[in-house]
Amino acid sequence: MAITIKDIAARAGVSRGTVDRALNNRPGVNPQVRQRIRQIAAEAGYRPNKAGRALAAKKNPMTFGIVLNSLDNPFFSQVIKGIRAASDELSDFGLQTQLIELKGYDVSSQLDAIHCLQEQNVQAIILTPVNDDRIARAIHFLTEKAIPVVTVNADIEKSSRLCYVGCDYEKSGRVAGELMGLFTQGNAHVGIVTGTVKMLGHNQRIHGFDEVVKQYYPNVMITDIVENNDDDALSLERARVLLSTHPKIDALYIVAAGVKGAMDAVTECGRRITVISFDDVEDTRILVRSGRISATICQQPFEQGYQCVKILYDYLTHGITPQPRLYTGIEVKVRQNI
Amino acid sequence: MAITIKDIAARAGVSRGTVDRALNNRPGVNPQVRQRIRQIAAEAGYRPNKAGRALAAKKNPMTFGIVLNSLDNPFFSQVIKGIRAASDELSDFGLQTQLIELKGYDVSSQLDAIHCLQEQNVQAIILTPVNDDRIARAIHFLTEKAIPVVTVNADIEKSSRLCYVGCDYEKSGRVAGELMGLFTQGNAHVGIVTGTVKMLGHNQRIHGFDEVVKQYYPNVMITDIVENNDDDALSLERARVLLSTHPKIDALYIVAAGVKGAMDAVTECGRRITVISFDDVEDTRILVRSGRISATICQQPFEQGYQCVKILYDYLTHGITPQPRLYTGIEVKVRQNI
DNA sequence: TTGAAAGCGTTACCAA
DNA sequence: TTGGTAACGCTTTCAA
Repeated sequence: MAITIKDIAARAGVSRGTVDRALNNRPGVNPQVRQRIRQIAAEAGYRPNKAGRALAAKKNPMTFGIVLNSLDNPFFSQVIKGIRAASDELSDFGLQTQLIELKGYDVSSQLDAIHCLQEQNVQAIILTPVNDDRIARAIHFLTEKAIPVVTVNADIEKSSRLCYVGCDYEKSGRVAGELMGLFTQGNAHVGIVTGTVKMLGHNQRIHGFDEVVKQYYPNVMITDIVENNDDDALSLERARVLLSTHPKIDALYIVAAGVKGAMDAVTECGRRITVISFDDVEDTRILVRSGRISATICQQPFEQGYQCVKILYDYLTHGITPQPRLYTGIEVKVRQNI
Repeated sequence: MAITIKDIAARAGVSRGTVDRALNNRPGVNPQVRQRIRQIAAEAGYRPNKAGRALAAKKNPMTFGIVLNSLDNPFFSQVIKGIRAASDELSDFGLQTQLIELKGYDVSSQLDAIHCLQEQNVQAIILTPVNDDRIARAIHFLTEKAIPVVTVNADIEKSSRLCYVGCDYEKSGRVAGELMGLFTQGNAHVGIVTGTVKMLGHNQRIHGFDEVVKQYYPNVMITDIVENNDDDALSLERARVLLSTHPKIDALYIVAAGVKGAMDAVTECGRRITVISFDDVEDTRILVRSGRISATICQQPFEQGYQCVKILYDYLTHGITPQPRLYTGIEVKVRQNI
C-alpha cells in the first residue's frame, strides 16, 4: 500500500494540513518545516493519490474552453470525438468543457470566441489557431493571466502556448515521398496539388516530400504545383490544367483537402496516375477503396482531441509540464486497412 | 454537478447503504424497494463516480496475474511497457499486477504459472496462450471460479476467455498483400518465409495475403513457402534454399520472426528483392532504415499491453463487458516513419 | 504559522 | 431487511 499524506504527517510530527501546504507550495508554512516535510516526502517516494485528489477537487470544478474551426469540416468530427472521450473520462474528476465551433479561418471571430470563454472564467483554453500575430498576442495575454493554452492540429509561431498537439507535417511529407518512390519504383513525374502556400503545414508536407525524393529517388521529378484553397471546385479546375499542361505527369501528390475535385480531373484525363493523399474523410475513403488512390496518410485526429484535454488536465491538477510538441502518429492507410 | 448516491437515497427515502446494495446487486434488499431505487436512479441518469469508488475500493485491493512468453523475445518488451503504463495509472485505484515471464511456448510451464497465480488469489488473469486443449480447459476452470481471463497477442480457439486483445492477423496479411502489389506494380514472384504452420496467426497472415493478391494482383505469384520456427539460423538456411531453388523469386514476404536470417540470405544471393515483413524490433528497424526492407507492418504491442489491463479493470470494477475481440491497429512503417 | 475537522462519493461493517 | 457510521486520501476552512 502506497504512502499517504497521513503517514508523512505522522513522521514529520505535524498535521495533514501542514503537509498539504508544504508539498503544494501553498503559503503560510515555516520555511524550515516546509523543507523538512519535502525531504521526508521525497525519501518516502510519496506520490499523491489521484482518486483522493479528484474527490477533494470536486468542490471547485474546472472548465476548459475549446475553440475549433470545425464547422463544415468533416476532419474535425474525429477531433471532437476525442475531446468528448477525454472530457467524459475526466468528468468524474471535476472537469467540464465548453466547445465553440467556428467556420473557416477568420482571426476576429477566433478572438471573439477567446474573449467569450475568458468571461466565463475557464481555467484553460484549447484552440486551432490561425497563424496571425493578433492570435499570438491573445495567447500571450491568457498565459500571463495563468490560463494555459494548448494548440491542436495547427500550431502558431512565436507564441507562448503551453504545447502543440498534432501532426508532424514535415515527417508526414517525408513518408509520402518514400511511398511515392516505392509505388513508382523510383520513376515518376509528380504533380502537386496543395491547399494554400499560406498554411505552414501544407508547405512542410511539400518540403518533406521533396527532401526524400531528392535524396533517395532522383528520378522522381516534381513537375509543377497548383493551389486549390481546400476547395473541390477550384481543385478540379486547377488539376485539370495541371494534367493537360504536363502530359508527362503520371503521379499526383495531394497535400490537403479538395481530394475529390482533383481526382475528378484525373478521371477526365484518362491517364493512369499514381495518387497519394492525406487524411481519411468519406470522399477519400471511397477513392482508396476503389484503388484510385494508392495510399492516404492519416494523423490520428481522435488522438489529437483526446490528448489536448488530457495534457491540460494533468498540467493543472498534477503539475505535469508537457513537452512543447506532442506529435500524433502517422498512419498509412491503403485499400485493406482504411 | 452530477447526481450522487446521497441524492438518490434522499429521493427514495432510504439510506445510502440501501441504495448501494440495490444498485450493485448485493443481497438483502426488499425486492420492491430495490426496484424503486433502480427506477429512480435510471430516471436521474445516475452514474457512479469513479474517484469515490476508487477510494472506497482501496480497502480490498485487486491483483491481476499476467503470464507472458516474453523471455528472449524483444517484441514483448513493448507489451510489457503497455502493461506497466496501465498498472501505474491504475495503482491509485487499488490495482496491483504480478507478472510471470516464460521462455518459449511450453504448455506445462504455462499451466504451472497459472496455478501459481491462482494460489496467490489473483482476481483476473492475462496470458498469451499456447493453442492447446489443456490451456483451454484451464481457462474454463478459471472462468467458472469467476476469475476472468483475457488473452493477449495470441488467441486460443474454443475457450471461455473474456476477450482477446491483439492483432487481426488476417487483415494484416491483407495489408501486406496490397503493399506487395503496389510496390511491385502488380508483377512479382513471391517467396514466403513463415514461422511455423502450427501458429494460427502466421497462417492467417498468409491467407490474407493470398486472398488479396488473387483478387487484385493476379500477376503476383506465390512461388514457395518455407518455415523457420522463428529462428534466425534456420531462417538463413531455409531462405537460402528458397532463393536458389527459385531464381525467379524477386519478392519476399516474411511472416514472423527470423527476419535477419532471411535477409542475410537475400544479401548472399545478390538479387534485387522487394521485402515486406512484420513488427518493429531492432534488427528489422535497421533493415528498413537501410532501404532493404520496403515496409514492415506493426501491431501496436504497447497498446496491446495497455488495453488488456484496462479492459479487465473496467470489467471488474465498473461491470463493463468488453467485445470478444479487441483488434489493435495495423501500422505500416517505412524508412521515414519507423 | 499551525492544527482540527468537515467534506468530496462510495463501500463495508455492525447494530438494530 | 435496513440505517448509521467509519473509512479511503486529499483539500479547504475555521480557529487557535
